[in-house]
Amino acid sequence: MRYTQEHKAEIHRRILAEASLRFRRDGVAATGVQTLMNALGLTHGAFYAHFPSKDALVEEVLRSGTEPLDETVSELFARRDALPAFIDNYLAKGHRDSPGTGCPLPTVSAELAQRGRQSRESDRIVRDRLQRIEAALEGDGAADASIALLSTLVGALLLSRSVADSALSDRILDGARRWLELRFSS
Amino acid sequence: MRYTQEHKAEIHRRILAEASLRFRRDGVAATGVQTLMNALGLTHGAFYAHFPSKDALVEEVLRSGTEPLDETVSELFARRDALPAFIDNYLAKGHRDSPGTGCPLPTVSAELAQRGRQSRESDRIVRDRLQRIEAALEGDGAADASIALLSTLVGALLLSRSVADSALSDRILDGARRWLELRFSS
DNA sequence: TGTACATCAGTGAACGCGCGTTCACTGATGTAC
DNA sequence: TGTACATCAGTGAACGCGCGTTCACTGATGTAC
Repeated sequence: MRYTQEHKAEIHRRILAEASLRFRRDGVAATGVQTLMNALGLTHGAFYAHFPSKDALVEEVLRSGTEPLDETVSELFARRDALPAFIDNYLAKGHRDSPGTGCPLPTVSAELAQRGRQSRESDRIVRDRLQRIEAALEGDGAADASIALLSTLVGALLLSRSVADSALSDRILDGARRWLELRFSS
Repeated sequence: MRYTQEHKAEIHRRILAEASLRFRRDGVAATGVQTLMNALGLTHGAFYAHFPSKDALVEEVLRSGTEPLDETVSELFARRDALPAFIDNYLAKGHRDSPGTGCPLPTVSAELAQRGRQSRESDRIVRDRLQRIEAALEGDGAADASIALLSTLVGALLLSRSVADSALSDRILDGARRWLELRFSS
């Protein structure tokens, strides 16, 4: 069957959205082209009418952004109390428990790095986050501080997801948040 | 051919050591049983004379420790200036560039977490590191501070490995180290 | 001490499985006449 | 306006590949007699 250009663009968008979710939630390697397309009610062959390869999809997912997270990040930094809210949101248990809608750094970027397949898009995301945080800090040593803050957030989220004991996991999130808010709030 | 008990124990030990290196350097999923055994001059079938499954090997690798890193950690914390040396070592470019002999938290534990296969052994490693750091800090709020410090180290190492631009990667390590040493040294 | 047998680490072919990708084909719809 | 043809998103079988695991077999060495 032949479809309209709008239809094709819509399917392309839905593949991106589903992949963006699954890459973060299940991992890039664990997300098969077949499973991905089946989740959209299509067969795997149709995938190649939209993307030349799985690698190209990975690249475009990182380039196109990670909704709805990016909007949340922008909203947070548009407010006066940007930084405390950002820290609070990042280290929330909801973020830990829903990697599929969360930050791609401790998920997709980390996985690509482990496989030695760094993407320039990770650089872009890191630079963007560092820039926003540095602007919110606006003081001497803000560059180093923004690096330390982003590192703490990413590290704490990763560690909280790595441990099996949920009490320890909670302690990691809460401990990191208390410590950061002591240093970076008001 | 039949071998002595010592021979079998030696092969077992060599499988563990090689797997420990490769799991951290290449990832658990990317380390095949065949490749692993071939690296030791053996065929893949022999693997099952030493371990019931690959999962069992992963578990034992985490349980048996990650040489030579654990010795370095112990040595560092036995010294007076434990913490600064620990931070310096952790955020060294050599650590970033040699994941195979480095900390398993941003590599093996992170990978298992992404696949939803948390191991109790990650908890043990996290608790051990937190305890050592907390003991070195010995003050009010040392519990939260140790969590924040470990998170920053793990996060900065992960981010530095995730970006393609080596200048940005260096900036992350250096920035995090400067910021941490300002707060945690003397 | 010499001989027969048991042991078992290691071999290598084979198992089913899921992966990413290719490709001949389908058929509804857009376009040209 | 009606008819013929071109387009191309989507189908589903098939490709080679590497995975973890199984298994009949080998053969050097330890043990029992």
